[in-house]
This record gives sequence, structure tokens and C-alpha cells, in this order.
Amino acid sequence: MKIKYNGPRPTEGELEILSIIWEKGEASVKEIHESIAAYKKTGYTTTLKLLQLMFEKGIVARKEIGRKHLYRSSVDKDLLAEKMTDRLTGHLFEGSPAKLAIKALSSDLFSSSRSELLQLQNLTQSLLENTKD
Amino acid sequence: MKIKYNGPRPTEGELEILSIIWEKGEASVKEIHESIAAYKKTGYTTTLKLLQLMFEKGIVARKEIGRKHLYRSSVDKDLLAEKMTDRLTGHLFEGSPAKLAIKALSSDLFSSSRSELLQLQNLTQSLLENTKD
DNA sequence: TTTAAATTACGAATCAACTCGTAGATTAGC
DNA sequence: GCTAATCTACGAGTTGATTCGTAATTTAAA
Repeated sequence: MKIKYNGPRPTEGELEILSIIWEKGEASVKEIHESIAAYKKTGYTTTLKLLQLMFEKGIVARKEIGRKHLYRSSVDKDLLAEKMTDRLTGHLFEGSPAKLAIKALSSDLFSSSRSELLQLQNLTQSLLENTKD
Repeated sequence: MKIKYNGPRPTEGELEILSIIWEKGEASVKEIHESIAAYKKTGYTTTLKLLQLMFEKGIVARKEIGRKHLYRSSVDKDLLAEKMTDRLTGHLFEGSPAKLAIKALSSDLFSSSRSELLQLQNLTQSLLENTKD
């Protein structure tokens, strides 16, 4: 049976920040803000405030370097990815991961690497071998 | 290049309602509320209000039958699914649909039908044949 | 018919996500 | 040392999502 997920559910804005932090490993407000400002107009203090709130919520951790803060993620990207994937599958793909997979691959034919595709193929193959239906 | 998506972005609550409507094709407030109440405590007028707001936003349409309303979706499930899938891929899978696919299949090994898996396998195969990398 | 049940409309309250300005403190450049 | 630039803290305002009570209307039942 399904267990309710009680971990953090970052909002869209928080997710943008998290994905930058995940990419960099660790980042200052300035770096994060510049990454975001590169594709979207937003004020420095907006990013700052967001990070402060995320810190209070416990979804990022931080370290003081002089008077600067360096932020890092304190949520498990992999687990979050799993939960968000499940939610999407549930609401829009009738609970079928394969349907989601087909849609994902069809809508963007060129962004997956050969090695990922091979891995996917192996996985699919072994699922097929273990399915009666 | 990527075009910004300007269609509706249903919230979590709206998505719950939409997925019920998609499943039934058309549904009264009562039916929708009962489906939701089956797994989550919530008041009738809450569901009603949500539907009224969704109607105003144009994400559902409705028809009067006597004094009842029958709601149906006015958003394209398939297009929405694509957009939401892309967003997830972007934030949590470094833009790689195959990574998303692998995660989706790994975390739920038994909910895909054989025919979906076969379709996925064909798709993956043809992507592999057209990739140099 | 009188009451009860079913239904929608509406307004108000709460809570969370954002956004941003201003202030205060510290550091760096000259 | 003085001035300008860099940074964090904080408060306040805005907007949107969600919840729910109450009222009004209509239908169904007794």
C-alpha cells in the first residue's frame, strides 16, 4: 500500500533555487541570484528572502563565510524526484509509469544520452520479462 | 528553442479535481466531492467553490441540468501532461527525459501494462538507432 | 402543505508564496 | 580614514489558494 509522503514539497520558486544549488553543490546568494536573473527578472532581495525562508523551513542549510552565507540543499534530490514523479504519474498518467516515460521521451527526442537510453532499455526489458499480462 | 507555456497551470487541488473529471468524462459537484472525500477530509462547499473558481478561470466548463451543474474539463490533458513532464524533467532530471523514465519505472515496477512497455521499448529502440553519441 | 434534503451563490477568513524597499553592518578600494 | 559597494535582516504589502459558514432556492418526501 501507499504511504503518504511527508517530506518537503518545494514550491516552483524553491525548486528553481534548489536546482541551482544541486548543480553547484554549494552557492552564495549572489551566485544563485545571478543564475536566476539570467533568465528571469527578479530582485536580489527577493532571492535572498526566499533563501532565508527556505532555511527556516529546513529545506536548505547554510554556512557563514565571513559575513556571507553559503547555501546547500538539505533535501534528498533523488527522493524528492521520486515523489514528484509519482504524483505526476498518479494525476496525469493513470498511475502508469510507462505512459509517463513514453510521453517524456516523445516530447523531447534529443536530450537523452545513449547510455541513459541503454539503461532504460535494459530496465524495460527486464520488466517485460517479469510481466505476465 | 523553448517556447514559454502559457496554458493553464492547475494547482494541486485543481489537478485532483481534473483527474476525477477526466476519469468520469463529466461529473456533478456531488460526484466529484464524494470521490475526493473518499480519501481526504474536506467540506462539500470547499469542492463546490473550487469548481466555481475553476469555471471562472476557464479550466472547466459546465452544463446546467435542472439546477445541478455537470462539469467537464476544458484543458487538454495531453498537452498539460507534456508541459508538466517537461517541467519536472528540467528541474529534477537535468533535462534528460530518459532519466525521468528510469526513475518512474524503477519506483513502481508493477503498474505498467505489457503493451505500454512494448511501446516504450520500441520508442527507446528507435531513439537509440538515431543517436550518434 | 410543511418540512427536510439537495444545491448553488457568496463573502469572509486564513495561510502561504512572493516581491521588494529600507536599514544596518561590514568590507574593499582609493 | 572615507566613500562606495556588498550583504544580511526585517517588515510590509500583494496575490492566489483554500476552507468553510450562511443564505437563498428548488425539489422531494411525509
